[in-house]
Amino acid sequence: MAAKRASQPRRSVWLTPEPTTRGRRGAERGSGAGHLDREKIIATAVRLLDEQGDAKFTMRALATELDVTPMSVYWYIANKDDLMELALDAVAGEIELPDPAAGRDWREDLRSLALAWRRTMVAHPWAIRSYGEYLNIGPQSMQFSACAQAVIARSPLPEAERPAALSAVFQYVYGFTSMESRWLEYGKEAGRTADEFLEEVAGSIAQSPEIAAGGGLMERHSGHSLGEMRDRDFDRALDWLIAGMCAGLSD
Amino acid sequence: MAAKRASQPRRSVWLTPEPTTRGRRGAERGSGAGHLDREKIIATAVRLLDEQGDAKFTMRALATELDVTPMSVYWYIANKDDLMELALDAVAGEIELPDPAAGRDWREDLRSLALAWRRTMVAHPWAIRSYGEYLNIGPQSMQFSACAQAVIARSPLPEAERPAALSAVFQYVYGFTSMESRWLEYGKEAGRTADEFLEEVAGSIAQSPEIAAGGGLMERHSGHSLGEMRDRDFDRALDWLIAGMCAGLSD
DNA sequence: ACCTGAACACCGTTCAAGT
DNA sequence: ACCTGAACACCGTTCAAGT
Repeated sequence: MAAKRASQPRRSVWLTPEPTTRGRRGAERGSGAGHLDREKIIATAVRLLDEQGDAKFTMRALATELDVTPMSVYWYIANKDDLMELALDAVAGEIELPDPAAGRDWREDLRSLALAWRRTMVAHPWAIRSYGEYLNIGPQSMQFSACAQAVIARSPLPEAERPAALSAVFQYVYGFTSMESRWLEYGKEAGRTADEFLEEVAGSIAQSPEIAAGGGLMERHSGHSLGEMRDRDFDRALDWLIAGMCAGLSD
Repeated sequence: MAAKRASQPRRSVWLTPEPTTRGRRGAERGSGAGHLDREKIIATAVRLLDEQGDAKFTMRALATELDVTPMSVYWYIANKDDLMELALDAVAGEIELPDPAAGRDWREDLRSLALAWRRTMVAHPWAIRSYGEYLNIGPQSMQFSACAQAVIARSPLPEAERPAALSAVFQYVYGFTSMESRWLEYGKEAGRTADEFLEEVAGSIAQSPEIAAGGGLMERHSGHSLGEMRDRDFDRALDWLIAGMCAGLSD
């Protein structure tokens, strides 16, 4: 992906003037099964990506699923990169946003925003990879980031610090979630649970002469599943970050 | 990449029993130019990846660069995934590790470790994408992580907390660096500096009706370049994280 | 032991043509 | 306006063959 053809650097779908004429009437025409339109294509793409992973997601497979020739899709969507951006924004719309009227503490809202983002990304592991590749400035992504900005605006942080604070939180969440998804996928590929797979890798590493069983990495489950520990670690690091950025503030 | 063929899930190179016989003598044979060996292939791969990006990096291009038929490479390396893992571990070897004998504060060493990691990844933008895909358990990567563990072991954190603390730091660094690399690459692809490109995107977004110029994202340069601000934000977030995890400790 | 040539089973996408 | 068919220019990789 990502502009094999170096001649003309690809612009984000969201920065491309809308092709107005193309595929704009699917909705009005009645959603009789056979008909193609942008939304149906995107929804199908998301479903296939979820079911089979991005490695197996091809324009040809998508067309087959839509009962159509590969090139039909191109009437509605310019190229695969655009489609990925569209699909990504679609799942961004699934992120549960906290109700601003609920009057909760901003820290709580920030944490639940982070958790909602993580949940959605883990539910669509291909999405986080795409998130790293594209600009993520579609309407749903922008709504999410507007919500995050509204939350941080309720913090006692000086206005000039807020963007950096928000970036820090979501860079962390992105990093955490990337790793988490990858382990889950590795496990799935290997036909094991993530726990089993981690255990297996740790075992192989322990035998290697390079690292003298340096401790760490593993051997820290005492009754809790890896999943529970992941959740706890996620929360803890968020607390650290938030506590750190609030240190020395009046509130 | 990543196991298109779902039949047999790929194992990491590092978990594969070494093929001992293959390509093991390049060094002894004298490094006369024409000869192929594992190390030469890896070094050339890294160079091509650096020069042209991973999108253009193909086994065929690599073979051409090595003045050889595409299939020659396969005598030494099983497949492209393995090669990527090998290349990734090679650049991991470039990360500057702090001298443990220097007697610096553990926080300082942790920060410089994070910065060194970030620098190396930004110098090889393809590497951070690979880092998200593979297991990263090669010898050089393990040496890095052993060093990080040694640093955190000098902290006053209780032993049980250390792995989580280390994870949190490097998850953040990974997230930060992913975004940073991506912006730099976007700028390069568009033939602009990262600053110009960000400016351009921000301009386009501001015009969109979706987001009512929510503020944030931009308009926060006061004499400093974006690069300087990035560096400062990176340091700040690390400080927050470290301060947060040390809060309530005796030291 | 090492390297080649030809081929296979794919990709995304262009382009001219159909209805 | 919408969809198709054939083709192009690629991929990674297998397999049998050369030296």
